[in-house]
Amino acid sequence: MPHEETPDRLRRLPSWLTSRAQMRSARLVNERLALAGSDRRDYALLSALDQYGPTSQATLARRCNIDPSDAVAVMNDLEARRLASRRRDPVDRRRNTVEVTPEGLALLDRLDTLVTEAQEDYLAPLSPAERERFTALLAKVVGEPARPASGTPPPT
Amino acid sequence: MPHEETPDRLRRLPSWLTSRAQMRSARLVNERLALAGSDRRDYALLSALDQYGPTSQATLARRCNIDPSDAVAVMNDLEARRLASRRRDPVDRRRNTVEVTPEGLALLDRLDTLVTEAQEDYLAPLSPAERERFTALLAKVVGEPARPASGTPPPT
DNA sequence: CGAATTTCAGTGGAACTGAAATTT
DNA sequence: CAAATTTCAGTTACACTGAAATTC
Repeated sequence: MPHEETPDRLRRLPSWLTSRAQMRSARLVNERLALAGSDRRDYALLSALDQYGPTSQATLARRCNIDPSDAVAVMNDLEARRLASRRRDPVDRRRNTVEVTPEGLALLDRLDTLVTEAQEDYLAPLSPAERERFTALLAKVVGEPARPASGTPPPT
Repeated sequence: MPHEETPDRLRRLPSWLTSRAQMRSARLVNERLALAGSDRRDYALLSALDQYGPTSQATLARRCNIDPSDAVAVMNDLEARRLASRRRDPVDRRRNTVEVTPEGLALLDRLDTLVTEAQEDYLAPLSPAERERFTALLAKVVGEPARPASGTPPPT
């Protein structure tokens, strides 16, 4: 018997299942990203830098839902690995303007592949249609607009 | 602007969304359970004890997906609060037979209510039909059989 | 013997808190 | 002055590892 029976109370409890799902997906993603010496926060920060260009560290953290205090350490690491650079913003000298380097972009490409593979593993139990549906429902639960909003912002 | 824009790479990434969902649900559940001086692991253990009756600590931990080492501390706490009792199993003296007390059952009732309320909050963005679908998909992703297995009885 | 159980001691990633220094 | 930014120091919740002692 490989598995013990999960109590009924937990087996159908959304928050419990979400927690299990998170452990599973985090493990799969981390394992993959570790192959490139990176982790989920590296990926998030590089993604934001790639998409939006040079940004202050605080906005960067806000976009990636990382605590600004934690962003410091992640950025220290990215900078030490020459994947991003920081310089004082001359117009507002409280800010660090953060920029991704070519090496950072190259790594991001690699991480994209690894992350995609991890999603495959993660969603393996689901059919393609179910994956779509699952992702959409997750987005709705966490309040991410499912479709890129072009016109009107989603109602609060 | 209340929110910063999430990078596209993350906005539709199942593992990312799952992580966000988990943080949200864990926060909601913990806040509620804290009102009764408890947490998610207390709830899990009490649930298992209620459903399956006296069990060894190891099986208990396995059922709740808690590390056996961690179960020690949780059980110490439950026992100190008179919510469960431990005694050496006479037939296999390696084992602790764990049993829930009447106080434990009473608390479990209370926690049921709190947990249910937290699920309401958690799933508030979804319609009833979507909640069903979401829960079913989560269960499938983490490999929990959606329907209760009728065939083999649970081992001790 | 090997394997399971309980326990303890410690590690590690990650979210978070509080506060200081700087600048706007 | 109030607010924002960066940084550091510390805490907490939680999964996990390693190892010891006991027992089967």
